[in-house]
Amino acid sequence: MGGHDELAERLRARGLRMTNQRQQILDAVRALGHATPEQVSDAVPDVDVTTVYRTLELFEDLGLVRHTHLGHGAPSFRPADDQHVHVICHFCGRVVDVPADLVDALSGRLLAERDFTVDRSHFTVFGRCADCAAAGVAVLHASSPAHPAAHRGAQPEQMRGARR
Amino acid sequence: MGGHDELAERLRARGLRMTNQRQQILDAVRALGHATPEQVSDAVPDVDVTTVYRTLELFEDLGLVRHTHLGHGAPSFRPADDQHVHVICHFCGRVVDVPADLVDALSGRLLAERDFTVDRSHFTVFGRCADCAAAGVAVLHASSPAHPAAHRGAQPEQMRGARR
DNA sequence: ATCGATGCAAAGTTTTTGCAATGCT
DNA sequence: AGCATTGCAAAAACTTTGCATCGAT
Repeated sequence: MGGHDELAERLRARGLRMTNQRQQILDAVRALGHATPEQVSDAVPDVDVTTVYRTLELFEDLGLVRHTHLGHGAPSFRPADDQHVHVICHFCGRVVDVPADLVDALSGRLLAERDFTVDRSHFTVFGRCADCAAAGVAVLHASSPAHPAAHRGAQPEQMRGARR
Repeated sequence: MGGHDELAERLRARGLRMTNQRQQILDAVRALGHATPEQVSDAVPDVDVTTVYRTLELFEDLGLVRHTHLGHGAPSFRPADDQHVHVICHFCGRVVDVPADLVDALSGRLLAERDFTVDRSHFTVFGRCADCAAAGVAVLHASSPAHPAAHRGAQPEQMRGARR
């Protein structure tokens, strides 16, 4: 997939420099598949968080990584060549990767009807996975929410302060 | 659409209270269609931001509003009965509402193939609109990005500090 | 009179910016 | 040596929490 020093090449082509930190960050994103800046930072303890932010942004400019919003607010970065669509369960937070051609039909319709070109690499679908459905988690569109607070505990979107 | 004091009802059913602020915030979300906490707050100057955050969360519990992530980090809230799918242009930031049945095909496939129930109300599609395509904004998957910095200026995802 | 809701102030998180020191090329 | 890159510190932006006061029921 990604060449050894494809990174070095792309950087030099722009008059930029190859560094240890950059290699580590790119490796981390590739190893993690998709990760928030914080997760990347955790994976690369020797590199300052600031550098992680700056580098992820740079990589996006270089076309090496792309980011998506996987619920909550934290953007999630992943290798640009990852041709998956993310399918996320609101309830258990599981992220499933589905082949990108899943969106081709929808993509075609939007292009035909609205002249809109869908960016497949920035695509996320939310919903409820089989397990959570089986577990009988509250239905999303309940007209009279039974245990609105109940399912909140399992909602990854709400896990803001649950880090350290 | 939404009944006059449907709000009061839902609140009382939970032992909660009807207030002026709550009515204003709900009205604002409905008027705006979709808005970030900040935008809601701007629309309701007499109400403290804290109350806006707390109330939006409450409304989501009550099933009155839903939120989605429209790029960047700020969540966007909108009436729960809004049956639209958001289609967003990365380049100009325009948000187009498309009938929710757009996702039915995709939704059906995920259900059949993965046993996954898509939440249509929490659905966002990113890409490039006709205008930006015509304007010749850099292509997303360019292998050798020509003006990577150029399109950044127009990218709403990057407009973090451009508020006041 | 209760007990929930609000506003204000303060703290917590996440992300950005400035600048001197460091290290590719 | 020259200039991009890094780390550290500080600032900025966004969201949450604590608490006394206010207000709906």
